[in-house]
Amino acid sequence: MKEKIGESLHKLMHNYRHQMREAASTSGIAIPVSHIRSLKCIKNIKNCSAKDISDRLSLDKSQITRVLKELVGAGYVIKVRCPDNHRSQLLSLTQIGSELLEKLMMLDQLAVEKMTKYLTAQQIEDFIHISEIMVNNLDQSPSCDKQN
Amino acid sequence: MKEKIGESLHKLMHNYRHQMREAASTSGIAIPVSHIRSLKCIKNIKNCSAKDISDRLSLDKSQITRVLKELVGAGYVIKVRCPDNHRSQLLSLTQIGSELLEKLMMLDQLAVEKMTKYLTAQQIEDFIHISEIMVNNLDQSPSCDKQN
DNA sequence: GAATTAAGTTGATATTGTCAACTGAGTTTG
DNA sequence: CAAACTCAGTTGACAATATCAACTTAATTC
Repeated sequence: MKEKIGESLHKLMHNYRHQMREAASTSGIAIPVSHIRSLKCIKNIKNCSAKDISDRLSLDKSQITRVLKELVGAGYVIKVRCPDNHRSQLLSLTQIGSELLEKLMMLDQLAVEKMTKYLTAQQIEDFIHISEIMVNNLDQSPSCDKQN
Repeated sequence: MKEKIGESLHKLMHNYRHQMREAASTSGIAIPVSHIRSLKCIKNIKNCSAKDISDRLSLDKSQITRVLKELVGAGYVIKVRCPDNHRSQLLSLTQIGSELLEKLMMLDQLAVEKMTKYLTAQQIEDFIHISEIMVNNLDQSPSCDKQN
């Protein structure tokens, strides 16, 4: 049984991403998933920096730099120098960035609704809980590479 | 609660793939995950063709073509024309292909063991079951694009 | 003030995913 | 039978995601 878990995850992930992409594009929005995830971070994290996004999403710093460059270029996000720490920079959504994210989050919600059809609230909660346990299990890497 | 599901999945997937890649590379094996998944298909599907892999993994045909080209080039897989249908071609593992897959599956098992630490058999089973329900929920695409 | 650390940037490259056009072999059908 | 069609696979092009290393600049530590 256990050995099916890998393939189940791959397939689920593939379908979920596909659903998101499709929902966005049929709504006339063309934006990669990583951009959406970054926007959410900026909304949810107080005084969000690039580092915060990279930590939260476990993505490479360089990837975030590039995502942000596009989001700033498209006018969805602005960077301001952090007054108390000039090494980092504060990110915030612009008006149109907020509006975009609002729409995207509605689409995400629809995708999740569709995905969780036939499932009870309890099952969903359990599923997320187990996911988090597994994430933690894998996070404790034997080599100490948690400090970047 | 529900809205956390997307991020949970992304993170879990990211960590799982990372674990696999790392395990393989520390064992001196350098091979992409998609190659491993394809090898498993060839082992598990009787008279496996490229199309079968593409269906099983929900991956694009072209991606499979390229994966197979590398696997054949590396001597892990051989293609033979299907005797009763010259449109398709049968795939099978070579000796070294089987040996490689054997090692990889052991590593995968270790990754799964690590990932499922602290979880009961029941929890794992539930998790997989719920994954499959979600995959199916998303599979029934509104537009009829299931026939390729 | 030199060495170190932290945040971010840039360049290079690998892997994964998607789409469209194409070939070549089989099937259908008028 | 021959044209039209279907199916499996291939190729090209490109977008998106991931990884790594070298680098800049600002802050901290010693």
